[in-house]
Amino acid sequence: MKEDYIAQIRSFNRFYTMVIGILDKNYLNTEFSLTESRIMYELNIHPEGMTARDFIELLHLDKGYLSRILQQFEKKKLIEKKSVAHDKRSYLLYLSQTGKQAFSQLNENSQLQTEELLSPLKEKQMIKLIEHMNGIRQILSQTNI
Amino acid sequence: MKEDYIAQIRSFNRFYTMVIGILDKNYLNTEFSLTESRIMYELNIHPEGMTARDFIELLHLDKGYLSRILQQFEKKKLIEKKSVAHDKRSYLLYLSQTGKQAFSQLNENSQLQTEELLSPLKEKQMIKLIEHMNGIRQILSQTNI
DNA sequence: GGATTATAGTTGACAAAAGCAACTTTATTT
DNA sequence: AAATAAAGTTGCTTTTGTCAACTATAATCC
Repeated sequence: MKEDYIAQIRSFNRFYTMVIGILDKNYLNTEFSLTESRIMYELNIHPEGMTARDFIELLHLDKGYLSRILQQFEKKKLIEKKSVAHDKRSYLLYLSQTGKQAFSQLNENSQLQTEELLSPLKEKQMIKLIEHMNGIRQILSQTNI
Repeated sequence: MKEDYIAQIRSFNRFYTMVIGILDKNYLNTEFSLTESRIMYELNIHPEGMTARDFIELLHLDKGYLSRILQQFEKKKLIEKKSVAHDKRSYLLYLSQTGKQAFSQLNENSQLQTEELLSPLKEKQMIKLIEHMNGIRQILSQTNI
């Protein structure tokens, strides 16, 4: 029955919500919230610059909320603004040197923490885990998610 | 390299955070928050009753926060309290008839919404998806997650 | 068995995270 | 040129979550 499949998938979602929750716990001790970290992450992988709009669409953020986060980032000199050529309303945002450093620190911590939690796994299991993850991504890519 | 595996796993986590986020969006239109829904869910699968402490451990909630949520639930007559035999400090909590009904509604909506998002998938893909999910659960069960 | 310590849950005060709507400025459409 | 739309900001509010102090009961330990 289709409902059973869905129920199982929802069960996995509940389970994985907890997994992600545990992995995210350590953000609580850092200077960045989860959302701020995601913004930093996106800035890092987009060295060509991003606009506020890009973030709003990518991370589904409220524009007022985002605006304030970016203001903070600016105050802390984590980002740099560059006005867009033909549109004076928006800016391209980049990580500054300080920002790159901060992100790198953040990223490393998160990497280490994940590594530690997964340390009981043998290499073979880790490879299997990643295969499953890629399988899920591939299947879900056919939906509207 | 181990770091590469970890990086891939973290990448999946970011991806799946979005998936869960999309699936959870519809809670915004209901009378229950995500946390409240999780509490209702747990109450539903534990007809033998649960104490506040159980929730705190299971869902990692602050006890003050939980206390207030449960007060609300009581006011709405969604739950019933029964004092524990040999401990006057705690209560066993159950869904009331009203609560069961409310949960059932909630559950059905969530089921339908998930079903809709996954509707492009053929049965075979859904089975494969669930296999991957079970694979992940099984592997992660060997860690401290 | 009485003092001490621990646990369950409540309450008050507060902070962080997020959402909403009105607004300004610049672009686009008609 | 006027009307409409879009990008981002600001003020205000709500929701969500945290922390510490407190009450009442239970468990532990001389």
